[in-house]
Amino acid sequence: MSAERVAALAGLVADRSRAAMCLALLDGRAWTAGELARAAGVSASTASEHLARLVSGGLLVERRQGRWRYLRLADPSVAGLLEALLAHAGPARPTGGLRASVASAALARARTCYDHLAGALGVAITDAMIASGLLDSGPGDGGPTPLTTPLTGAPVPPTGGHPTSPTTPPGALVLTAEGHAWLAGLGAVLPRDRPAARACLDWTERRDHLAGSAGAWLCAHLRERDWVRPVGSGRALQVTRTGESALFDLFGLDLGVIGTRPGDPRATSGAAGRGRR
DNA sequence: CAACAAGTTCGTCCCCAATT
DNA sequence: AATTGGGGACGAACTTGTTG
Repeated sequence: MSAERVAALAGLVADRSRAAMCLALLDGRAWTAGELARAAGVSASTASEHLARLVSGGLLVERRQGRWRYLRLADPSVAGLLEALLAHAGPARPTGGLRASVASAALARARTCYDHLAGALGVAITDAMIASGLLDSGPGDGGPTPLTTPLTGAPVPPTGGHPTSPTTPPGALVLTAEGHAWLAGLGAVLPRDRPAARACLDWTERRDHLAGSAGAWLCAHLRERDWVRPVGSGRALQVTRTGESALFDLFGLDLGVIGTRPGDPRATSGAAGRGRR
């Protein structure tokens, strides 16, 4: 019975401690049980019980190494599920003062979502790739609609002006032949056992960003080249100076306007799709 | 081999919602 | 209002692995 499976799955993340552990694992790294216990603010014994349920429920996988038990998200689709839940949960209200507010803003600008890029940067790169014909979004939009922003109730504008294909379903992302060639030209070798492109709903931008093996490769590529760097120990990323010019050359991204909200006058000066070729 | 650290199991308590 | 049951939390005791 699929309803029972959905209820069981939802029940797994319908607990504050288990949700905190899953969100911590969104950085794509493997965490020990003790680290996850501290992240969730519970004792080791409590964490052990929660983690056993998450593993048996298929959300997490574990690997024992010596006396350590390493846990990570079972696969990228779990990360997508969590990001989608975050998107529907609405923006967090920072309660920790200025420091928490700054951290929240950094997370919204650029971050990792499991193994790919997210936040305003991830969405801007996705938009640029669609505008350049490297990605094909479905007819009309790049994500589930209609969505509204919890802050204003205003509908989220669709990913406008993108070339669309009648063969690509709404809300899907497909790497075009040109996209495959472009990535190969950058040295990418994408694995065959995973979709090259997949749409992942961004919880801060309320729009899709690129996941799948192409998204993972791009994220790794940017990090290898030191175009983006982790900020602190969390998921937030910072674009380096060389990264700024590289992203402009690759995607035509002007980082001065990334992270602005739709409707913000600063967002109208062309954040995507200008200078790639 | 003892001391230590990480993780698990078990018993117990607490809270909350449903039932009587 | 009292009872019951489920779920989550914790501490103590234990197991397993590492280190000196």
